[in-house]
Amino acid sequence: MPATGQSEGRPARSKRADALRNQQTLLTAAAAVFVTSGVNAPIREIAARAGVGMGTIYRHFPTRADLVVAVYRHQVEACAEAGPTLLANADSPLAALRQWVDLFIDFLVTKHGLANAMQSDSSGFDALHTYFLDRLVPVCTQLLDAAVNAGEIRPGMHAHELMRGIGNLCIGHDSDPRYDPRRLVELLLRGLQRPQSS
Amino acid sequence: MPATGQSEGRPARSKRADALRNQQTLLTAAAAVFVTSGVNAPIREIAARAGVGMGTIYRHFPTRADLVVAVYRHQVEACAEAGPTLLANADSPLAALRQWVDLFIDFLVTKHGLANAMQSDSSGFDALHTYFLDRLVPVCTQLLDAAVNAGEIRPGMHAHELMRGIGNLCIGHDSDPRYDPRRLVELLLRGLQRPQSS
DNA sequence: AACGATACGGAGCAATGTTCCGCTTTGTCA
DNA sequence: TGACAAAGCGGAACATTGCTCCGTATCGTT
Repeated sequence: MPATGQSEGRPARSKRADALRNQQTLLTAAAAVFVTSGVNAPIREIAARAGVGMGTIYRHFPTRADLVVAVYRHQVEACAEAGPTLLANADSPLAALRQWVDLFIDFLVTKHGLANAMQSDSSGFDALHTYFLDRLVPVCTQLLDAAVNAGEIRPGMHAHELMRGIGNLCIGHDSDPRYDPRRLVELLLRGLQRPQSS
Repeated sequence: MPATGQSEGRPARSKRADALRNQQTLLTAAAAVFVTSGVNAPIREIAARAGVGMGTIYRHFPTRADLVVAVYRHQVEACAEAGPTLLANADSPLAALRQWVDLFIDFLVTKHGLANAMQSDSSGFDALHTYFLDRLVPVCTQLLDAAVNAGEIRPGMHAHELMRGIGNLCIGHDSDPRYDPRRLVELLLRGLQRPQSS
């Protein structure tokens, strides 16, 4: 047996348009549901949110882990792409940074859930984590630099450090309903601001 | 309101004998089931194994986490107490160490499961983890020292290091049925052995 | 022995996971 | 364009599991 299947140059007749659409819809819907109900949200709920049947989900993502991983990658991508856009449209670099961090926090919910969904397959998880850093650190750096150059925040904070800090603040997100990571992150950012000239 | 309830010096009429018995039975049964089916084993299964009804489990341990934590402490205790006993009864210190490590691995299944069951409450988990180290490192050290003194293994290995290594080998235990941590740990121990005088 | 407190068991209900198959949509080819 | 096969969809139906509730059994005390 030479090589593995799937080769055979054949285009394999690319997927149908509706299937592709559904896949996107599902990723978005799942991401949203994960934020509100955690990564263990009932499949039914995700299906309802996406407006599709459960069978559809199972066809695209046979396993919950599959779905979570897919959402994860999707989110990393979205987060990465959002950076420049926010920077271009926001009132100020700091405002852009704030908005980006907000997206980032949503994303962390998935990320942390992923760690559980993948409990054990640590090698696979590490791979995703590397991808995550490679992709997002530059974006975050760019936002930070812009804010520094605009004189809005003090220099010296590294993106990696900031992201790590935010990530840690978001641990334990669903154990205590009174624990609100966003509030704490807000404090963090405020602490980063350069003292206003009164 | 002075202090919190529960005080009132009263013995509060200690638990009934059968309740105590059942609690022990449950801890043992749950530990066994955790090893074979993981910490997410159906409550029914544990109840059946223990020969009690599900209601009994829920009365003693309202939450799955409660049960896992209880088993965890129970296991730490058992592991700690087993050390000296094994040392006294085994053919050689190294044999004792082997047997102890075997118990330890069983225990790790619970421990790793616990980390998930407690996902989020990291402070509570840290407390248990400290307890775990405080209690077991001395025992492991004693076993190691004995084997070193008997000339069976080479010196220089710290208990903490060994336990950590074994712990890491046991990660990913249930992702791949072909992955057998015990086999790898066995290799580790073999590597620790002092080369036999041929 | 009698009685109140405590604990037990497991049927039953609700929530969720997963499968399966008839129906719909899509893409292709004449 | 019309027809047809393949691909995909939806959601009912079944399977599994969590959790509660209450009649019954057991225990400890008087």
